[in-house]
Amino acid sequence: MAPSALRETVLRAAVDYIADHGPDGLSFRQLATDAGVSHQAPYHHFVDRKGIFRAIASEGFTQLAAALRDVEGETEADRALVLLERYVEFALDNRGHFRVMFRSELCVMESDPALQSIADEAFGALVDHVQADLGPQASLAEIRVRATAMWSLAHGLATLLIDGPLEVKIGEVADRRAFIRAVGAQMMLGQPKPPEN
Amino acid sequence: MAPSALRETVLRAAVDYIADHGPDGLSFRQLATDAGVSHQAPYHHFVDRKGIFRAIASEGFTQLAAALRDVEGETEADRALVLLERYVEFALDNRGHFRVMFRSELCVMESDPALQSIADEAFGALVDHVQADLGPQASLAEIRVRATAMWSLAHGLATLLIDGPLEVKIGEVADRRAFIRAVGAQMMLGQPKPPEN
DNA sequence: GAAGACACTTGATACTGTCAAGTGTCCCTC
DNA sequence: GAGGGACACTTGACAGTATCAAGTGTCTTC
Repeated sequence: MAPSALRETVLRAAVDYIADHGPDGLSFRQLATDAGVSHQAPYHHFVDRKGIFRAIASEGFTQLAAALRDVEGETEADRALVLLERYVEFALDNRGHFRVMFRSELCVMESDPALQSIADEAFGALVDHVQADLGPQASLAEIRVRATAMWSLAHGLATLLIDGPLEVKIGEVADRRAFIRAVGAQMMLGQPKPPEN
Repeated sequence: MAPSALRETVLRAAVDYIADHGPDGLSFRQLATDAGVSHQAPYHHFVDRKGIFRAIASEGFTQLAAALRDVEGETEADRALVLLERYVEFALDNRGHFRVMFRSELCVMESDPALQSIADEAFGALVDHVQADLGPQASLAEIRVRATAMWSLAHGLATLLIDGPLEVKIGEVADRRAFIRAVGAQMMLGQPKPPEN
């Protein structure tokens, strides 16, 4: 909680590393030597190896929740599209965080109520949107299904772009933003709306 | 390629381990001692640590491609739903494989043309379906957008169920299969169709 | 029966996370 | 201003890891 220069340095370096190489090869010791401190110094700020992943996930969910707030748009579909776009762009701009956030082996949500509540807040932003759009007469099951569908679409697109073979396949797409919106429109509006290029 | 008892034993053990604990802590040495051989024996079959991940991904994409073939259904929407269902069920039934297949740090597609072509075959099954349903007058852009949307929805749902916080959230859902179909119907048909429970 | 490929074993090295104990340095209290 | 402790580290040691490099047996083939 208390800000510390070393903690911040190490955290930044770790996020950068994960964004480039993934979390697997991340070395605590290397982070330490890069920061010019002894191999145990980072350990003091993040109890163990999992601690730094917990910190990264926490930071990520906080930022994601913020990114999904205050969505504006004329129609429900517009707002849903903005939500999708924000989600995917967050993932692309914060690969280091995103790669950690949804990896249950790295950050075990169940054992960390604080992290869980932050993650819930991000999901809550989505549920709120769905609830507002479906109206008060919507059943819980309806809301749950729609929220899951939207989340799945956004999450799938994001992960396929980051870790999957999709980036290569749609590499030729000139305007990525337009492509993301087209994919969203395809599903949210139930009718094709391909990009112009 | 040539079948080997040890290779098979180690591969099975690795897949099982990854399904339970994820790929990060997978120890080649532990696999070796578990199989009752020296620490270098598995290394002989999978050139290095990445080799076993490559093998797992290859196996996984082959099985996924097979699972997505020969989809039948009355309407286009039916077939799309079956496709979604098969994708998600493959992921849930083969967590060990699925966790590896879409992790670019573990198996680098670009450097392995063989693996890439197997993965392309799986994606091809999806594209074929979209192409057949949209008809011959469909543009490449249209096909690409629709295929990406379907893939994203399926992939997002699968990964959120496996590695994400979704399993906990929809834990109360009585019939998981019905829930998956409802999520698909929500998107594919553009209208809500919540499960009965 | 020699040659060589194959499936391993054995040994060593450098790296890793983590435990345990030390060192200095600040701040607060008596 | 002396003492005590919390804090931010350092130092040293240990077990476990992937990987390199060389060995050993066994089986097949010519």
